Amino acid sequence: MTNTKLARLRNLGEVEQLVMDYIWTHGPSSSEACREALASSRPMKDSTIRTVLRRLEEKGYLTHEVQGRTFIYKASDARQNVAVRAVKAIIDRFCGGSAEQLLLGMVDNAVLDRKQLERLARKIADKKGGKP
Amino acid sequence: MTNTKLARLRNLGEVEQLVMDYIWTHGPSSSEACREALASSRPMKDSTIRTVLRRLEEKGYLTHEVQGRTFIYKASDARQNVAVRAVKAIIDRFCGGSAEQLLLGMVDNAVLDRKQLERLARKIADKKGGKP
DNA sequence: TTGTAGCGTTACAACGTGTAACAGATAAGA
DNA sequence: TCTTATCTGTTACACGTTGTAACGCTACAA
Repeated sequence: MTNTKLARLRNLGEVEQLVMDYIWTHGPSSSEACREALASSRPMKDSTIRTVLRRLEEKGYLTHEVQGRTFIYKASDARQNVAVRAVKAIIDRFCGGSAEQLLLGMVDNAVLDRKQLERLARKIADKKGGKP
Repeated sequence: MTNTKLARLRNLGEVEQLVMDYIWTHGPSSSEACREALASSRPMKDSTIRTVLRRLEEKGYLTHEVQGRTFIYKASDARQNVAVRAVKAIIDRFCGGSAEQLLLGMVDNAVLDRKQLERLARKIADKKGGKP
């Protein structure tokens, strides 16, 4: 069902996260594009960013295609899906697979605020009607 | 507001998770109690489990008090709160701090099912009334 | 033809995690 | 009191992950 690689996504390191954020935001990019974009906050040699990109691909976060002589890396999956899987992993580990307790905890901890909850409830209602 | 230590909780390793699960489930425990309980699935020398416990305390997951000569370790925070913080970290990292997108993603990915959503919606409604 | 842009390979240090030995202290029993 | 069984403190080490990078090879461009 779900990609085997993706099922075992490891956590991202700091730089890895930066790179993923860039690609998620800006779409398919070459290593040089990444390097230049991150240069101000995080200067890296070209071999460094390339190593990071290669490892992200090994981990299943990225794929690449060749354009001329250049590797263009793109995200294997949308940022949001990765987030959902990460949360799912937490649910499995901490909550025995059930999200309910966790969500109630989020409500209690004000991780979810009133407006969000209302909107979510509305979406839930839509879902209920839309996909019976 | 939130404990500084806890704010930077690292991920738990495999054994660390086992130990935390045991203590979360069984309450305050000595190293020997942990060792014996995990022995069948994960045999460890006593120095091993003690190292794990000490590190968990360093990480802020556990505290200990001395009973006689024995250290009794207990969880600093309930399992569920740790889960909520973990999810919050994901929200901050991937969703710019807003949980909404994530939750919608969870709905789309069937991480949340119909019944859970209904119950959650009801809880949300209660919350709305209870804490105006 | 020679420089250069871009990839492949290899390296290495710091850190995290699992695993454990050994030493020191102390309560309990002979 | 002397000995031993328990506990804790300290130190170590191997292996994987992550950040960082150098060097070298290939192919296109001037």
